[in-house]
Amino acid sequence: MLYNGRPIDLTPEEEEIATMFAVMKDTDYATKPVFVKNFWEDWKKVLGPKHVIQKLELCDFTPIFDWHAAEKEKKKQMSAEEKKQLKEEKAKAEERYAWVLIDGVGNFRVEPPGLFRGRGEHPKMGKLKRRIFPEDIVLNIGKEAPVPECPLPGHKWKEVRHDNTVTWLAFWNDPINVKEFKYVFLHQSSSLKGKSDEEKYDKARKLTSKIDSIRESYTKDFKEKDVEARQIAVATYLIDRLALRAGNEKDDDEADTVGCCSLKVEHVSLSPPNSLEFDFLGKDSIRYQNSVVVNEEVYDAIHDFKKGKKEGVDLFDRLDTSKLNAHLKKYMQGLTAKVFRTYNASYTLETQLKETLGATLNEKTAEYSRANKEVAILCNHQRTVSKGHSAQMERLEAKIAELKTLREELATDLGKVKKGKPPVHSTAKRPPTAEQLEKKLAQTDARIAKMTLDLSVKEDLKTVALGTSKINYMDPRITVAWCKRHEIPIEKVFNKSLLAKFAWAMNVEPNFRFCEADGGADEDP
DNA sequence: CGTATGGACTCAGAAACGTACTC
DNA sequence: CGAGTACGTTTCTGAGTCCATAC
Repeated sequence: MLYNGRPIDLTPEEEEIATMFAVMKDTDYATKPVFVKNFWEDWKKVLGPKHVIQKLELCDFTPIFDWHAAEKEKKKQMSAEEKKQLKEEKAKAEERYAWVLIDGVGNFRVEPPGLFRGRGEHPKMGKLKRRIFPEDIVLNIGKEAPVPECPLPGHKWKEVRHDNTVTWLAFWNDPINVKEFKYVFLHQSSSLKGKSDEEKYDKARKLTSKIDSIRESYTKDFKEKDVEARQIAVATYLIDRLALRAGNEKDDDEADTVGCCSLKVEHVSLSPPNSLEFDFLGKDSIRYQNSVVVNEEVYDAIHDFKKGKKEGVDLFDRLDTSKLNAHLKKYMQGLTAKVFRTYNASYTLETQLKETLGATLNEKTAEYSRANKEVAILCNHQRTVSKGHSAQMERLEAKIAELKTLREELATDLGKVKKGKPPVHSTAKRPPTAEQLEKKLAQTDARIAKMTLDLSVKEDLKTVALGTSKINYMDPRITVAWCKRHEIPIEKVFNKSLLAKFAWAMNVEPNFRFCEADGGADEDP
């Protein structure tokens, strides 16, 4: 790289960190002052006080950036076979780390060093995430099991534990937040993971038989004189009807985001006569923006909770997640705020999914996506619009316009031919018959219809992420049963990973109903 | 009892990667 | 048939939830 216009030599360690920064030149992070400041502070520590480099502004990282771009290009230019071989070699070398006795391991690689990339306006963005060594790693293995050999010669594990009350296989302290841990867990397809997944959905399903009385109960409490009880009632309402998250307290060194209990007064505004306008940053700094017509008592309660409070003050000042969850436990064993999200997501999927007998396979899978979309909207699962979205839309529109012109030409020609006149638009030596033209016309109509539908679906889903709800919120048994009833191959809706993750749900009866809480619902709390 | 902290797990979107489709 | 692209899948790791325990 260049410093003050002149080439400069760095030690490998210094250069490694410079490279982390250099490659981010064209990203959003590079333009954020906090990111640049945090990076510079950490890099400076490595450079030391007497280093030639004293000012970040005088650094020119372009040579490193160009080198990296060239490396990337080289990799891209490799033939398919070379790539495949490289991948196989890597997989072979790693295979011994990817399994434990009973199942596969999810994340068996340690996180490599890099610059921390928080979501949203994270105060720690740009900080150096240091390299992890065996000395950082705590292993959890059977008492009699041989201790895995440390792969780095001359190093040793931090600790070896034998704790069979937890599922983690190893952990290390997160270098950015040393009080937090990074765990190595079993793979999603593991039967252990499947078991707890099934329990999660069973618990949510159990809500079916309780939900009416819970709603009745909190509705009654909207009028409570006791402020805490009233806040609990309104918060439960929001969590239930809007699928809000619980909203734990957050530290100042984290991104400023909220959930239900941590909503500030400015996040909800009143819009007469009875609408609430929500606007806040939730998990991952995803914006939640919604206008909801609520019942009068909720409207009045929010009005009261806001009264006399300045910006930045908690809307639910008498509440936190533990109080709320403690209250929910009175309704049902194990009931917490997040159970409502699972319940309402699964409920929505089941009620949205129409019994589309007689439809084509494509129509059926489209119906599934439509229901999936409703769930994603409920849970506010968003994605950023892809870079080329508008260009892609324009291309599709142009294509449709082209087909429409063709359609008109075919229609005129058909008219001519039917009257025994020569076609105007056909350039073929032998003029097409009326029959041929009719067939082509029908084909063109079908293509126009399909493309128009594709276009609207694409536009519709440009900011909606369907995957998260499918993986985490919708009881897979609803999907499996629906597919069985409609003779849809399950592979049409679940990919390989989901098939493995939901193995426990595959032999459900076709008449399974999430909302008919027969299975286990009557257990006493 | 309430509150703070530690700990372990689920949930989250972006980026990287692979593949099928289109022209 | 080859290149370019669009789209689905996998990987990555950050960001939540919630429980247990200590004071």
